Amino acid sequence: MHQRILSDVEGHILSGDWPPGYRIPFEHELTEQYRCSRMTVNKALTDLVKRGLIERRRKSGSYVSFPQVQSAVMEIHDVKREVQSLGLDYAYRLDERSVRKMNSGDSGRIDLPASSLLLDLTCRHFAGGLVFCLEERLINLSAVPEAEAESFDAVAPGSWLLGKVPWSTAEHRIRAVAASRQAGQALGIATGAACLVIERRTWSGGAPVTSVRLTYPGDRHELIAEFAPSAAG
Amino acid sequence: MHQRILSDVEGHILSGDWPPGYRIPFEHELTEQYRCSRMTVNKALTDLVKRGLIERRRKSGSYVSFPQVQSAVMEIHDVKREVQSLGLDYAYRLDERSVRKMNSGDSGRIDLPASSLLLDLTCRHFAGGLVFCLEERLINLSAVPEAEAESFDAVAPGSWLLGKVPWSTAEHRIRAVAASRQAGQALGIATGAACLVIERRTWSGGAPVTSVRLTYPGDRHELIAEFAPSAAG
DNA sequence: GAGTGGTCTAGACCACTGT
DNA sequence: CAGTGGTCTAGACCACTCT
Repeated sequence: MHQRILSDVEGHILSGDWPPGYRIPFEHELTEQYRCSRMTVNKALTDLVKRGLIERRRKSGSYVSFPQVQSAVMEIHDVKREVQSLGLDYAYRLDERSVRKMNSGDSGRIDLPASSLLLDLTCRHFAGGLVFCLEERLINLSAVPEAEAESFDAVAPGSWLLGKVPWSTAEHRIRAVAASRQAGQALGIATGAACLVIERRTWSGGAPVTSVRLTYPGDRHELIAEFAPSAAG
Repeated sequence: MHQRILSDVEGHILSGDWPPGYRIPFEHELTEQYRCSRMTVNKALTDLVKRGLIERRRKSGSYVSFPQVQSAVMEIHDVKREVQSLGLDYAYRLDERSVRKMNSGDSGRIDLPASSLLLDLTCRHFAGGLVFCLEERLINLSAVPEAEAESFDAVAPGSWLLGKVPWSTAEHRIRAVAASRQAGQALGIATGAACLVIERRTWSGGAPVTSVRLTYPGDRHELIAEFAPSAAG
C-alpha cells in the first residue's frame, strides 16, 4: 500500500505534473485519499525524502525538490566478479610482494603513523588473455595481521580481504592519468597512454585497512553509474 | 530512539563484533532490550537493510551481510556549483551553437529517431582563469522546444536545463581518453594528454532529453565517491 | 505447526514554524 | 496559536519458511 502511494507521487513528479516547488497534498489529505493510516502515508513520504524527490517542512507541507545534485550510485565490484560478469576468462598474477615500513611516499596513500608495518603488493588481473588492470595495494598489517602469512600467489588481495574484514567505509577517487613507463609495461600499452585510475581507501572501525590503486587501460574500460530516483530505496 | 537502535547495531557490525553471517537479535528481543514497540525496532532494521548492512529472512532472523559489492554514492554537481564550491572564480563561454537534424554520428550518443531535431552546443567552463572542462551537448528539441529560443550566450545549458526539466533519470559513463586535437586546443593541453570524460545521458518521463560529454584535463580533476554505510538513509 | 519478518491501524504526544 | 511533520505505541493480521 505505501508502495502504491510512493509510486503515485513519484509518477506525478517525474512526469512534470508536479513541478519542483509544488506543494504535494498534506499527509492527512493522502490518508483520506487512500483510506489508510497516517503511518502508511508517512512511510511513503519519508522514503521520497531519502530519494531526494521531496523536501518536508513543519507547519508548511511537503514540496517537490529542485534537482541540483545528481547523486549517482556506482557499483564497484570485486575485479574477479567484474571480469566474470563480462563473460570473460579471468586470470590473476602476483608480480611483487614485500613487507616493509611506512615511508614518506606512502603518506598520501594511507594514513598511518610513521614506521607502521605494511604489506606492499603489485599484481595484475587478466580478462580474456589481455591485461585488465594493474593493482597496487598497501595493507595495514596492524589491522590485518593474518595478511602477512598469506602469499597471495593464487588469490587476489581484494577477494581475500572481503572475507576477512567485517565491514568497512571507503573513499574512491577517480581520475585520468598518463601511463607511467612501469604502468605501461605492466599493461602492455604505450607510456603516456590515457589510463583510468581508481583509488580506494578502506577503513574498518575507524582504522585504515587498505589502500588500492587500480589502473585500467583507458580505451578498454568504462565505469557506469546509474542515477534513477525510482530504483533507490 | 530508532536512531539509537540503528547506530548501536551498526556499531556492532562495523567494529567486527558481529561478523558477516552473524544472526542479530530478533525484533522481539530488541523491543525488550530497548523497551520500545516493534514498529520502532522494525524501522531501524529496515533502514539497515536499505544500507546493505543486514539481510532478513522470515522465520529465520536477521543476519549481517557479506559485503561483496562496493556501492558508492557519487555526487555529480552542476559544473558551476562544483567550481564555486572549490572557492574558484567561475566563467562560462559558448563556442558553438547549431540547430540540426540527427545524423549517424549521434546515434551512439542519444537514442532518437533519425532526422529528429537537435540543438548541438559546444562550450567551456573556466575555473580561476584556467579551462576547467569542455562541454559537448545535444538537446532533444522535441522534448525541450524552449531551448531553441535560448541563446546560451550567458547561461550554461546544464544550469538552464536543471530549471526546466522536472526530474530525470540519468546514466553516467566515466572513462579516460587521450585528448583529440580539438579537445586539446579547447582545453589548452597537448594532443594525446590523458583526460577524464564523463558522459551523462538524461531522460524525463521515458524520453531522451539531453546527452552531454564533459572532458576534464586528467591531471586537474578528480571524481570523489564516498561509500559510508553510516552516511546513507 | 510455530516463529519470523512485513505491513497496517488508530490514536497519541511533541517540536517546530509560520501567521 | 494552529497546523504541520516526526515519532512512538500496542495490537493485529498475514505470508512465508523452516522444522
